[in-house]
Amino acid sequence: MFEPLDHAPAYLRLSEAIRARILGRELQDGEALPTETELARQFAVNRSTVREALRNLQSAGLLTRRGGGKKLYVSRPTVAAVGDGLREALSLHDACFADVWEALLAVEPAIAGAAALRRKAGELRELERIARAFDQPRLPAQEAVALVGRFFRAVGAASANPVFVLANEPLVQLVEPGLAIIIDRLPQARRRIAAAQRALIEAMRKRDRKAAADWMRRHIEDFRRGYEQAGLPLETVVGKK
Amino acid sequence: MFEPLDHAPAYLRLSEAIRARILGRELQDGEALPTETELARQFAVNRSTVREALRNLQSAGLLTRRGGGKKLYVSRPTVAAVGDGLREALSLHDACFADVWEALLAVEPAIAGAAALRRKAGELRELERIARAFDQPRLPAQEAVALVGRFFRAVGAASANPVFVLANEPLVQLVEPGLAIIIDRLPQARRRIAAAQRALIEAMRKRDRKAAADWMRRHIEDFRRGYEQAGLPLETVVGKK
DNA sequence: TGGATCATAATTGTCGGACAATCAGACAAT
DNA sequence: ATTGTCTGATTGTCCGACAATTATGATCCA
Repeated sequence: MFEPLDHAPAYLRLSEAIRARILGRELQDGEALPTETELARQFAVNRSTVREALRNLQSAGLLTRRGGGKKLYVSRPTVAAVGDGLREALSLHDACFADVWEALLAVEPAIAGAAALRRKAGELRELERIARAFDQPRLPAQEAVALVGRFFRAVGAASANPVFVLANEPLVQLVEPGLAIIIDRLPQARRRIAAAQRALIEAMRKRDRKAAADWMRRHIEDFRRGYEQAGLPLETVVGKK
Repeated sequence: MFEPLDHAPAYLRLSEAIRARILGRELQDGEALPTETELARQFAVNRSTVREALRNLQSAGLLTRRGGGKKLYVSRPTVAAVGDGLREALSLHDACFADVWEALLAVEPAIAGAAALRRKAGELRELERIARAFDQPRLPAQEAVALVGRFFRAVGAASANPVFVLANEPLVQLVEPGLAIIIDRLPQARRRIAAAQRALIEAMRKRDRKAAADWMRRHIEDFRRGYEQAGLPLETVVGKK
């Protein structure tokens, strides 16, 4: 019958006010925020209250500090930060490897297809560099995993679609630990990954959307087989640290 | 020779400490946090510092207050909260309708397919309820849009995959404003949506993965056509408020 | 003029204490 | 069983303070 009254504390209303200005582009990316004292004056609240509001926006990635400086700058949330948050959320929601894999299978071929259509010459070269680095003999497992991650991220970047880039990040993050185990335990894993990377690069060179998507699908399916062959259960909850 | 000292401010180290305990499941979902004064005592910092740390975790959705109460409880980030953050991030990264649509086309058919395989009887009935409500004559546009959103979310829930549920949310959020305009301007829009919903429900009833995915793909493609026919540019940056 | 150096002012991080509002729980009254 | 009242605990907000660090502007040197 009645709605609850608006009891939002000042620090929340304050952070919402600033958030709205950022989202409304009134505060541009890169712009410096006034000092805490000045904000306290303008909003007519105490500096402690301002600081609580700022912490709020800071953890959302809307405000950042630049290299040791004092000033806060308006910023867009970085892909890595958003990815971290998503990874946390998925982990707490008990997403298991099978869940992540199902999403990978849906998303990555589409990303690869889009990248094949829109990749620029430099992005293709970057992929080739990563693939070459991966194909070195006696590469430590840890570096190999990192390179696979970089490869996926580079494909994401080449898709030129911010939605794909952002969706890509947590999936890659979540998959890396499992990948590390696979690369350790399965001798043929590296060869297969290298082959998939070569095929993907070739498809993207020819701007062949379908081939890129197909190879990526095979790559992802391969990954699942590797996961099973390495003796890892598909129900492993991901993202635990 | 020497590593830089850890100069992270206390409120950050504090929130990281609590965050780690939550992610490590030492603090269980639903558990109540000690009072601010008690935290200040345990960590040997001032209460103001504690409060800044708490704001940090609160905005990440790892701590929430329960209906007007004072105590903070450990919680997993809600789907809606994560979706909000993603929507903000995408908006600030200038994601346009075409970008979102491309992601929808990749993800939604997969979600529908998974839902067809795993949906429970109750979830199917929920979908039928939503579809029936949508198919009413003279339904206000706003409610119609909300029902479409509910339909997509219900399909996501039926997929029983937390990754899909989380990925679904921001996409639905971002698409709703455009949908509102389409439903307003195109007389045939409602009929086509209703038909797609019926077909999807039928496919899910028969647990026909392929049919569900196909119908969803057509549904999404239809949506893009509607967007263009309604005279909206595909380059519209989404999520602005 | 341009650049390096340095003193000074401004700003952040943290602290301590204070107080009103209000929430939870116990208890009494209807 | 609901309503009213009391008490203590807790949060939201304020004030003032100070050390450490950074930004700013003046000064000096080439």
